[in-house]
Amino acid sequence: MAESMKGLKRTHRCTEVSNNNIGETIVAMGWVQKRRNLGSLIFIDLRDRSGLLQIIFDENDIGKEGFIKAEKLRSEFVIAVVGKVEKRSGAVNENLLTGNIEIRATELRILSEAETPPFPIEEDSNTKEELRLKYRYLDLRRPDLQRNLIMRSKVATLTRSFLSEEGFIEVETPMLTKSTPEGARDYLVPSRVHPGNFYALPQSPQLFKQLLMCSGYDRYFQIAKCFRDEDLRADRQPEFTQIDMELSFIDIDDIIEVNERLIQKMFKETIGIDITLPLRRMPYKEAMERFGSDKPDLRFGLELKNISEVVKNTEFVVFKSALTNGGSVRGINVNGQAEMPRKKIDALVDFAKGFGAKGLAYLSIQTDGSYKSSFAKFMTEDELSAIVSAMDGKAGDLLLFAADEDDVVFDVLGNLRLEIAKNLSLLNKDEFNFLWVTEFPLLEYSKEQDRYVAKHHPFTMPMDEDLELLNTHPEKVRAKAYDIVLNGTEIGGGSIRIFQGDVQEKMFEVLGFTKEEAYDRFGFLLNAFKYGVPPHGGLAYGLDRLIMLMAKEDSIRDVIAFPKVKDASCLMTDAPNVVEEKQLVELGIDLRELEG
RNA sequence: GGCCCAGUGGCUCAGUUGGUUAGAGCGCCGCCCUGUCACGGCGGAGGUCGAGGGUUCGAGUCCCUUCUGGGUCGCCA
Repeated sequence: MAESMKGLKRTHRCTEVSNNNIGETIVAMGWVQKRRNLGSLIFIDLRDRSGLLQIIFDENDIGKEGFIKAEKLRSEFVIAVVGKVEKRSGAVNENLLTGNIEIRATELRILSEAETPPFPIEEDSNTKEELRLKYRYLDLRRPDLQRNLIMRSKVATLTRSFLSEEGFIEVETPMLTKSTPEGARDYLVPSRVHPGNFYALPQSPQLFKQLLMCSGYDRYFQIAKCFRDEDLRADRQPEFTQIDMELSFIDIDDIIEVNERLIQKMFKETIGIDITLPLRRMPYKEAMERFGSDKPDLRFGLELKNISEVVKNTEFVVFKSALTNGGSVRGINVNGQAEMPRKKIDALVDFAKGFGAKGLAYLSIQTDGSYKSSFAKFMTEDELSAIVSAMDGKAGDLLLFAADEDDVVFDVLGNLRLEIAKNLSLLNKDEFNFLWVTEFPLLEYSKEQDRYVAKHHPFTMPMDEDLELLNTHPEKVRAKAYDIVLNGTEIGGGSIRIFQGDVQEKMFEVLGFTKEEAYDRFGFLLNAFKYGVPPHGGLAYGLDRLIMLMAKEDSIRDVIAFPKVKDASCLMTDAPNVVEEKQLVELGIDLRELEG
């Protein structure tokens, strides 16, 4: 039978009690983590979000009735304890913040009993995630998840205080808005008042924040929920949170400058990491050439090298055909891995094939200087040694090569580089390596749609020196767009926006939008731009990913209170679910097509 | 939509080439225990192996289908 807490007021959280309180009578409340019953002495570890505190029950202090009650305590019971803080007379527990003190209970109330939980409530759980997510409210009791959510709260609070000190204004933008089908799939919400019409949940506050610039708010930010109806990944949820900002009368350097200080403050004040400013910058092209990725992980080397020139006259058909088709041959030198067993190399070849490679050529340089290679027999000694020297190969190295179109070569080697780093344990989670990737291409060609699509979004400003190319070589135009990359994960991105009508029109033209189509989708923004628009630009962070890296977790699910699983459903609430016929009728929705 | 991995008591796992009554640790329940903190001791309950079908004298183990969860490719302006 649950008891009332009437007349009692919690005086401390568990780890707020310390040596300084010895001799005081305190009131603690929390969950029973652990009971150790020694017969006529019972120890309880009491848990709350702050940590653990040992309570000792002795019949001499609490009386017979109280002691009988203490014998009934089980895991996860919620209790209130009145008692005196004492220095432990037994051994000190070094693992506990409160390890040198304990509470000698004089009163116990069982506020709530509990069934035995379906999995242990403990740090470093290895319970399968399916079960944890079904009972997320229990999972969230675990100290590591509590730490993650508390860290998340701290980052959000720091962000708010920092940005408001910098003159940013927090504005909420609508959750029910207009579908603009360019990019990810929208989540749609049917309108009752307008049968057959739909709102979309925002993929980002992009257009609204630009409108706020038009309205003169100057510097805006929001910690904004965003929604994308695409398949999930370890670092992708259908609803996620951005730290979103937009600034007026600025250029790239201004945005980078204020954000670097924000990042520095976040890392210093939440996890005590010093970030040296300015952060490194690298143009997109260099990132691709050297690392095969637009979000390179710079914690390790394994850089790509282009050996197309070196092998341009080879008769080796794999290299030759890649080159005649306008592609390239590039390689990675895996230092000291010449002894990698054939099985592991084959696994890397399969891995590469998963990214579209037809194969992977390898050459290992034995300690005696001889070569073991998948392609040596197709080449002369001179060709081989030219390749080895181009790759800075020395005895003991393993050289891996991909030959194909540039896109494929970069994708294959970029991912291979990461895979090798993973296998060789080169990825240190205690290291935080930031990089701004700049000068992204403005457009990319979509074979599927047979047209150019915006790489970032259609309002991204071309680089001044490339403006002319928009007419002649749109694919060569670089954008005033930038990503902030941390340890190979894109944690944020943004751009300077187009604010001139003629440039915007040109952009729509290149994208293949007619003026009517452009106005149909983005008319409110284009109209707003007619009435005086400041130069502006912004940035948005993926808060979940950022916290994931700060917390050294492998999945954003571990930094989101109530995440969804792979098929975008929620194991705890069972959302999404079937709704009543009446609700559908009101919305004018007919599901008969789906049945049968 | 494709590919890969996993599913065995409440939890985490083991289970040999298919072979008798499916094991362990933790947890849980009961009894004992005054300084434990991975408390200890004794005793006990609890699973038919995700589901369905098939092969076989015999299936946790092999085959097919399916469900659930994870990873990934596509997708994610």
